[in-house]
Amino acid sequence: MENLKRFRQGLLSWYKNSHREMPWRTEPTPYRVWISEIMLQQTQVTTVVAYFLRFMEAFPTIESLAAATEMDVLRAWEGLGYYRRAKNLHAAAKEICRKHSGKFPRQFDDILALPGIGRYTAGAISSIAFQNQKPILEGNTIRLFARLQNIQGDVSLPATQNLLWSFAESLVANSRRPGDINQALMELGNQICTVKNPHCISCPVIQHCDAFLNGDPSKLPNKPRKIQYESLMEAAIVVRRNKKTLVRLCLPGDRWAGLWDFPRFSISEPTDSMTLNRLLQQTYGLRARSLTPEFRIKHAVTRFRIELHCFWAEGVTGKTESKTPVRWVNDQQLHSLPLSATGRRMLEFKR
DNA sequence: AACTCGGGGCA
DNA sequence: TGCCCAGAGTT
Repeated sequence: MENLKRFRQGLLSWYKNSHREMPWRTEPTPYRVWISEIMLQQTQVTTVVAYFLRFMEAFPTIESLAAATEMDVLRAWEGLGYYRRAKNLHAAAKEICRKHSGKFPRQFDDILALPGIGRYTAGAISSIAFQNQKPILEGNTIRLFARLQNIQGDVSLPATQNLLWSFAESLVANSRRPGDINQALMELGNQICTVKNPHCISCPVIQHCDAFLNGDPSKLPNKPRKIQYESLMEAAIVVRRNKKTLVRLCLPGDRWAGLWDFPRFSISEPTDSMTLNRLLQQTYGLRARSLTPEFRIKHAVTRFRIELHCFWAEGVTGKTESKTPVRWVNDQQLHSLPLSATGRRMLEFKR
């Protein structure tokens, strides 16, 4: 117990001097903390900051978010990835207006019940915005705790997870500053207890670290994983006619569901314009006088590394027909539609 | 328990 | 090129 007190003290005094400034930290209202936590899921802080500021400007309150269209929310989210987060965020805002009179719920169980909020996020919001003594567990703290406790077991196993959650709970139990403790733990994991080459010499809780004293922190956590990438080739066409551009809606189940994209085809080898024109004809009922290969974009999504061959179509004729939803949009509409990140990048390349 | 969902940072 | 990032929801 005396040990715990020293741990917290060392942690918090380090945090006080070493934490990074973040917009949601300067004004941690429940709404702002909520938005930040959703954006931060599987996404680095530096990436989130700009999105957060823009999002707060577009949707300053829960009510304004609930009143927006899903398309506008997705447009604000464009480029962040994991677009289901934006849809759940939107749904949760509506739910808060309906069930909680537009006021973000204070009870942990009510927070946890909102779509897109799991145990981590509920704990983070609860502790940071409401000073409830709720634990958190995520990438940084899993690594930190595995080292502090010298846990050898696979951290993805439920048994190990229970152990880690219990430890997380013990760190905030009966604390006056659970939110700061949780944020300090993550900050420590990010800055000091890093994946590679942890900076143990600068660690404020080194004397509490079982792995440092009796093992090897750099060998933890044990997380047997096997990401195998598959290489794909795709062709995308920007089809213009009468100053309008053809876009299609990505359907539930395929990539970027709910976002808009340009006509896109899976190809097995670099494609000539004739083959591509045939695909364009078959799928959209259109033919192009010329299909010009403009550039190639390499990008990775989840398990796939994709080489995207981008084409521009000119002299387009035919009647638009498609089994999936398509629209011809002018440039202003194109700007306001949520596109995939690579879709948006294609437009910038052309410019 | 395994899969899916984006995109970018970093060694 | 592989691993990771303030995970959640579905199968």
